[in-house]
Amino acid sequence: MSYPTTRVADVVETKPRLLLLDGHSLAYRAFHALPPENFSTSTGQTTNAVFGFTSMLINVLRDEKPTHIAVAFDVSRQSFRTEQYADYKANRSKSPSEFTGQIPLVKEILDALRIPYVEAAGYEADDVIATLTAQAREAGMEVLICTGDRDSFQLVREGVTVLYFVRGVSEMARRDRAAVQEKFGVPPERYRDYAALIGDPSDNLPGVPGVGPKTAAKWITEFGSLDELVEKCDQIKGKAGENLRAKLADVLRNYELNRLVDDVSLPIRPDAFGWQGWDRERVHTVFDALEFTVLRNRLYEYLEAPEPEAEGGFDLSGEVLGAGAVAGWLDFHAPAGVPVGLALTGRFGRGTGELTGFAVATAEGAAAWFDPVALDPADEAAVGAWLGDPERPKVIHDSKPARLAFTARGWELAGVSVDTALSAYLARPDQRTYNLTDLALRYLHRELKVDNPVDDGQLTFDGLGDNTEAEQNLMVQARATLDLADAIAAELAREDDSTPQLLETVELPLVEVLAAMERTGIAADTEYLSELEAHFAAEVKAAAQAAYGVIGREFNLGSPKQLQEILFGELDLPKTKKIKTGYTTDADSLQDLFVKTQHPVLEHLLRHRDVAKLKSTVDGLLKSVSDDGRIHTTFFQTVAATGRLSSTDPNLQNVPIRTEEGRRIRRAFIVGPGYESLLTADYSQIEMRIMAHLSQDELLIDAFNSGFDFHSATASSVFSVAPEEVTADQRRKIKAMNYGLAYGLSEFGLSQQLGIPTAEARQLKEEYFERFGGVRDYLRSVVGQASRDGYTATVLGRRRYLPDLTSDNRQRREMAERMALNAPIQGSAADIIKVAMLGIDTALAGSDLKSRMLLQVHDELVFEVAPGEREALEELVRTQMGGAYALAVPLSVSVGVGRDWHAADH
DNA sequence: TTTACAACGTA
DNA sequence: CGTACGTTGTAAAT
Repeated sequence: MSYPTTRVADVVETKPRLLLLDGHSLAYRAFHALPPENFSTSTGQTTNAVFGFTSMLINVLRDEKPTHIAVAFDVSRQSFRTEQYADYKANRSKSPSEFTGQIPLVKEILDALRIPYVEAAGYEADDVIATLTAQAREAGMEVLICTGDRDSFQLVREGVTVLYFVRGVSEMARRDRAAVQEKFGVPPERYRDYAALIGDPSDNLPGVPGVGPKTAAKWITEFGSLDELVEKCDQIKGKAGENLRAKLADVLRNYELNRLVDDVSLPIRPDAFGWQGWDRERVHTVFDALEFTVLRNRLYEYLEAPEPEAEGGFDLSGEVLGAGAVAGWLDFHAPAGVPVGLALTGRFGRGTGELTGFAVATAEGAAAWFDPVALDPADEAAVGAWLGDPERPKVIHDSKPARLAFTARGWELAGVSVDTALSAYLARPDQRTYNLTDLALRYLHRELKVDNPVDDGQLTFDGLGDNTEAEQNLMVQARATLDLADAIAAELAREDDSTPQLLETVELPLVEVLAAMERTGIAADTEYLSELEAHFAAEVKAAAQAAYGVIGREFNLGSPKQLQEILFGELDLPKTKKIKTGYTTDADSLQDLFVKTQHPVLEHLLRHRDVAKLKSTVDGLLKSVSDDGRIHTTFFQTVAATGRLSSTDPNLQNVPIRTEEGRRIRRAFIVGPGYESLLTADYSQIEMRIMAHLSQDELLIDAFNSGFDFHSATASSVFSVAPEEVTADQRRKIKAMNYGLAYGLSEFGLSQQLGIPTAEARQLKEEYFERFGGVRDYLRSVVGQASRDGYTATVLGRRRYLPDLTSDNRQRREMAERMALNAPIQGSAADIIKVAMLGIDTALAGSDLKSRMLLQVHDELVFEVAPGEREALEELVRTQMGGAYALAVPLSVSVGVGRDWHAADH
């Protein structure tokens, strides 16, 4: 199942690896790199320095895998250096108490991790490290020094490497001998010479004026050492030479002070630093007290060996079952209460599926493969009975395609106890894919050979026919799925119970609801679509001809590159916003350009864009109509990091609605034969209602209860006028504000959107927050909480992990902050409509109604109404949607009915 | 043939 | 310098 590999560690001798950290320097760096307001516990303790230090420590442990480890601290500011030179570090302001107060916490962390720390009165941490380094080398150890202090570079040599934090807390540079030479132009043993010339402003050690890194390195290289340079300083010409001679005393003092003492008397020797791993109990206690959820999880990840074992490791006794053998196997190996892993090959999509291979595996190690199309009647019945029995648990990776395929051949599926794709998604919703192969590697540390992926959501084929290797692979997949279920459950068990709850009561039951919607599909008027296609095609042609007419020749209107050449080259129009490939030609910019220049080609370009987009949308829909005259989209449940669904092939969640021309496309979605109409039901302002709920802002809650239009009601508060007297412009501005809040909209963005100066946007925001202070407080607290815990949570406890909240990279951090603002709101809305869908499904099943749910578009549901059921359906839908979750404000639902989707919209 | 990007549709 | 998606077409990379 896997390729034999030789691990490096087996070949290379395992020299002890000592990691030495400069506790002060790293914590101090973290203190300045991380914003303190995002790092305080609920009791008010600031934790940014401890957090950053711990984060660095975990990363280094993960990456370097030391066998020995210790941390050095300064005892106080007093050292032999301050005695020799009273101004040493005199420029440093006293460390703020927010920082010094965190040092004991750092030590608590170290205690919990069973990492010793060392300090020596009268010496700095650097000296301690130098001493330990010397001793460790004698003992034959490899040494890694982790610090933010440059003086350590003098310690670098064969077997001694400095890991230097370049910026912030996540970027680390590895400086071995070659790297020091490369970076500074001198070898490490001459680093002191070099540093003495330059001086160190942070230690208040002035260097030679006019001598920077380049000159210093040049001199040292030329003369070989500082001694030689001093001796021959008369040979140096020019201003620099003069300065050197004038500052000789300073340079020699610097050289003396920057020497790290490597014979400090210490109570402990490096061989005592062998690391045995941490104290579980204490880690929990300390990390809990500091509210370091995310760091604890990272620690556990590290403990659980992130490297794959590169060994198949699935002990299976698998058999290929022929006709007549399946029933017996299932009876024996898969009785009630025994979970069985299940893996399939086949083709899935467009609301149906076709099986080509079927494998099952048990935890005991038994596995079987059979051909689902070559079963005898007894086996056929036995498989059907097993699949349909809720008492016989099945574990499947990505169960929706399975459901589609089973239904297509007359089997029901019940008793899915785990869908590992859903479990993995809820555990970490930001993953790019949830391939079984990837997950097996991540959770089981095992390589899975899958040449027939069943889980990428695309149409997949088993191209291997009855190749036995494919059969073997499928059995291994079935077993891996079973093991994966346990591994993910173990990870989830470290959190509270909300994720298992969400899985069991929402995501897992939703699978069949979505499968049913996909199977049903929505009827399409293909004749009408064809007419539309022809219409848009003509419009595209007309717009293109008009544009060619203005420019004087033909060109590719669909090519942003050619467009740029024409607009900004030939026509020399004003430049727009820069993008990677030059200047943008997006619709906003073309519109701006048109306002500025009135150039006639721009109108034709915009028109062309519009209709070309609409044409391609219609084309796509036409291509996706199935033989039954209906369009069967595929809903993905594990794609959107916030918890929303996504829709593909075709995407029915982005059918145009904003323009009249676009809306015509919605007329193509029609009620099918045997039904009387389409009904749409959508939540009004659900995101702002969630905002009101989460923030508990009383004025916002009042706005929803006032009975007035929501945006007018909020505008009336902000502008202190009666709701009826809110002007259209006031309402427009507050509406933009209301929507923007949930996205982390900046003042710039707001000004851009409203076409007002940034200052005015800022004022608008201030006035808004003055009234809705609860909203402001809530938004602030969300980011703070998420930074500390590492994740946001929705009303149902759906988590989204955002490690970038502590990134040193501003752009990444701010992006993560906006995600943190949005995720609870968008995600709670997703929770609520999912609950509503389940409620509707159950209620419909429990009634004698024949109407059915067809589509979900984030805050809207589309139904096909059976004859005579309009009222009953509306009542049912309103009840279920309105009652899906009790917010601090009512959930308002609006309903429309019509022969097509456009007519049903309201 | 695959990949990256720009652009644009929805909530 | 607004979150979350999927699809299209072009152009470059393979």
